[in-house]
Amino acid sequence: MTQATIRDVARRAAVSVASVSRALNGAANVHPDTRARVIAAADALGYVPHAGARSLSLARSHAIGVVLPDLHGEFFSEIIRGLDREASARGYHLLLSNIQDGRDHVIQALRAVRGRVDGLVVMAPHVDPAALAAMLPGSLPKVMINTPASKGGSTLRVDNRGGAEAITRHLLDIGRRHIVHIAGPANNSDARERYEGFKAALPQRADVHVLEGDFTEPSGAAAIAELLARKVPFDAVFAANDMMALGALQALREAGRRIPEDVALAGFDDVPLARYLSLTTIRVHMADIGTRAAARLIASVEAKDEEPTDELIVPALIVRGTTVREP
Amino acid sequence: MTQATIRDVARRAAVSVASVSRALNGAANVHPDTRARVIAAADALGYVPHAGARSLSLARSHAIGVVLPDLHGEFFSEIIRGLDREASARGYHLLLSNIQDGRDHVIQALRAVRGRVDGLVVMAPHVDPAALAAMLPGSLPKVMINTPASKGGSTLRVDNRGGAEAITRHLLDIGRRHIVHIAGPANNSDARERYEGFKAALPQRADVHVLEGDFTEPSGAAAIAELLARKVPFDAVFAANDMMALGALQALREAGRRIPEDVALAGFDDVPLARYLSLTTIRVHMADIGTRAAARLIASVEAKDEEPTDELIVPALIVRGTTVREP
DNA sequence: TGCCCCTCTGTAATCGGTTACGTAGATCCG
DNA sequence: CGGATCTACGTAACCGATTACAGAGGGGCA
Repeated sequence: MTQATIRDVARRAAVSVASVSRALNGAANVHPDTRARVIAAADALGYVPHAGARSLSLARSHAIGVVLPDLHGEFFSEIIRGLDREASARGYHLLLSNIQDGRDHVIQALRAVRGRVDGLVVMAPHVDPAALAAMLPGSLPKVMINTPASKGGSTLRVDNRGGAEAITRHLLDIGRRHIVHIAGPANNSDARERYEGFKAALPQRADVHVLEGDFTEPSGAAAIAELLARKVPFDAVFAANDMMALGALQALREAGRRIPEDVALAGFDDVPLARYLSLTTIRVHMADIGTRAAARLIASVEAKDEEPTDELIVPALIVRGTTVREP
Repeated sequence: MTQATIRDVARRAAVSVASVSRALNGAANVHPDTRARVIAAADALGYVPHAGARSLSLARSHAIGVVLPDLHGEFFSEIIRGLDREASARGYHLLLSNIQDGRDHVIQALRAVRGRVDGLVVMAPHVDPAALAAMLPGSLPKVMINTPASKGGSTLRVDNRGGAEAITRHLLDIGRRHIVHIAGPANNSDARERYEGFKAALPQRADVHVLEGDFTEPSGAAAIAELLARKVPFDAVFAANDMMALGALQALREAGRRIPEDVALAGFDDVPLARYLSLTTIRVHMADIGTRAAARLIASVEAKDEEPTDELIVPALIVRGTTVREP
């Protein structure tokens, strides 16, 4: 049995489709008896309005598109959680559209959601800003998270630079002088900003070692392996994200280095794992960012005149056992 | 500037909308020159087809609805990750619709997606099976994960009972005799099945203590606090999920119990955290379940004649440091 | 030349809703 | 009692695509 349509309901209630629509959507000009008949007919037929058709004629879908690089890592799950929390509280749904590397996928992802969503949350720190700006639809409200391109959309950015400076200063404060940085991919804007913050916090003539990882745990371990192989002396490691820090942590322990006595270790993000493993880090609180992004987006969807806003989120330094021996 | 429609493209290319549609969708009967003109016009106008309108006339949305209890915990993130991976590989999108407790929310969530998705993945271990069956749309293909109600849909179930038996036997094998179970909520079917497996593995006259938690970390800690307060003697704890096990782990350590010497501890799920904290558990591999669910659903969306299938996934026992001292 | 067939294109119906507009009937008022 | 006003409802256009059907034009063949 196929789903009943509004016309089926109209026929059964012996009224026009207009009256059904009015009755079911609570319009004022409907006689109580008519409304009752319509509701009875709808119930009897198990009528559920076709959301797709509805959004076509209303030009509103009550859905927001979420375009993320991929869904790996706790990082993105947290954003989605935050987005979903706010969206569903406000009666919106989330349409996920993840993108692999490569510009084509971004285009595909963006094309696929047109006419299905009322707005877009985009996070693509690894995509060239100019290219991204060119392919974003101009007509939809959007919120960009940690993504340089703005062009008429609101932005939400984490102060990566400031966070990296803070954590680097912390390492200096506890007396470390040979600090190694495990950076993220060079084409990732978060990675670049964190690297800049790191450099900015160091004294002029500090001796600096920087290795490039790819934000995954194994690449953190690999970086440590390389340092050890090259016999680079170091007493602190600042990894550009927590997952690489965790990889480094494992590798250091296996190499017999004591944490934090021999080597102090810090990450970035404060993924849920970090607390359990007592990792010093910068708390980014992605769920909160997701919540704010959704709130911001829905606000501009519902009030067309809203000005785009730019919000800079200053993350907090969380000192734990990998830099300071805990009580 | 509002988005161009197919009519705008048709006007600019001086052809009919039918030709535009044919040209852009690669139909056979289009003259090469016409196709070229249409593509040029579409590019010039930045035309992107309206997916909503498209799915209305095609009666296919290339989206699958995901109805989950809520998005808390790593557990659900993992499922979504798996779903998304498979779905996007096959050209589908995910529409998230999370549900709070209460039947009304389930109804709302299900109504909201009608006409927007080609199929449904439902996971609602806490909803009364009969009620759920009654409100599920009969017309859509669906896959239920760990959810009793079937009624024409495929199911994917984790062998909770078998897993719980295996882990309980493991605790017995390492010589523990005073095993405490921290159960999940009684209205949750996963929780009930795990509890049954636990009971089934125990010898007839074992002395059993069972406390009820709510699958959250604090409730695991609270359970331990209660046991200690009541001075119940125990040498092993089996928590119905990993998060409660982690809460228990913290509480036990704070109480000065050595793990695993004084108390062996086991969880269920193998969330990513478990490996880091060396928690013995049952690997459920939710991402894999998500992948299979999506694959199964898409198969039945694309071939209407598919028979529903029922798959039972047997999870593996993962022995780690909280039950057996590691090398 | 006449007829058929094939290729290409356009017209208009359709998907399932919403809603502007028009109208029938009741009520009110001078 | 006639006209204005209001309430309740139906007709049909519309949202933006797809596609069945029909028709125009050209080529091949008897």
